[in-house]
Amino acid sequence: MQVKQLHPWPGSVAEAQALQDRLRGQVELTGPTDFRLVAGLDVHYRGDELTAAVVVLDPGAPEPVEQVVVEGRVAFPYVPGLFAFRELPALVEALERLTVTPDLLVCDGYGLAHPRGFGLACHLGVLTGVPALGVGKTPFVGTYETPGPERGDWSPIVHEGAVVGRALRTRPGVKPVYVSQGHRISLDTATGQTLRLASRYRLPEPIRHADHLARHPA
DNA sequence: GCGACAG
DNA sequence: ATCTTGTCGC
Repeated sequence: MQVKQLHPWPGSVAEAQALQDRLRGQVELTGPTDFRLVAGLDVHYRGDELTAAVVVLDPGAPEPVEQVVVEGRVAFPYVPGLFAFRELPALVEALERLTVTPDLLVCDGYGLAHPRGFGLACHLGVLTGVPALGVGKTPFVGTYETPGPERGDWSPIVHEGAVVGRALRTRPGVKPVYVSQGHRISLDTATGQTLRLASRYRLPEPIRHADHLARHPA
């Protein structure tokens, strides 16, 4: 698929933050409500080396539509809030190698629920123009009440007075996941898709597939 | 000022 | 993220 050219690479924390502040203005918080091809993205680390995996699913179909694995190196030190810069080059390359264009990107991490409102899911969404959402496994920014115990129960994540995401229970009695908008998607739709894609396990199927592929490359 | 902080 | 065993439960 076509991906916008990767911007000049930031050489410092300040440059990376400035880039996020600039790109944040391009995020759109509304978009389609139905999606056919859904891509899951994840990265596996081994020291400074990494493996990025993208798996495209057609929910309901027994087999993935397409899978891509890219080997690379960590592209930025780990700084909370700048996490995206570590794996962006490898993920972008993997997306470029796809022969199909997904209708939705399901990212492992956060989107709007981020210190500057521009997490990995926003970044990938803006670079591709494709609707994107982020699913985090642990809390990051903001405060929230523990959601009810049933699948589908959720509570808003509030950061600096604004709702930036939701703590969502995808499995009864299992700790929630943290959903936020990436690009071209509403919070209701992001929540609905996360729930739809995580019917059997806590995490959405596309992310589970990508995680497995990144750990055990074919 | 100090601690906490997606993966 | 990663270093790491067994164990409880569906």
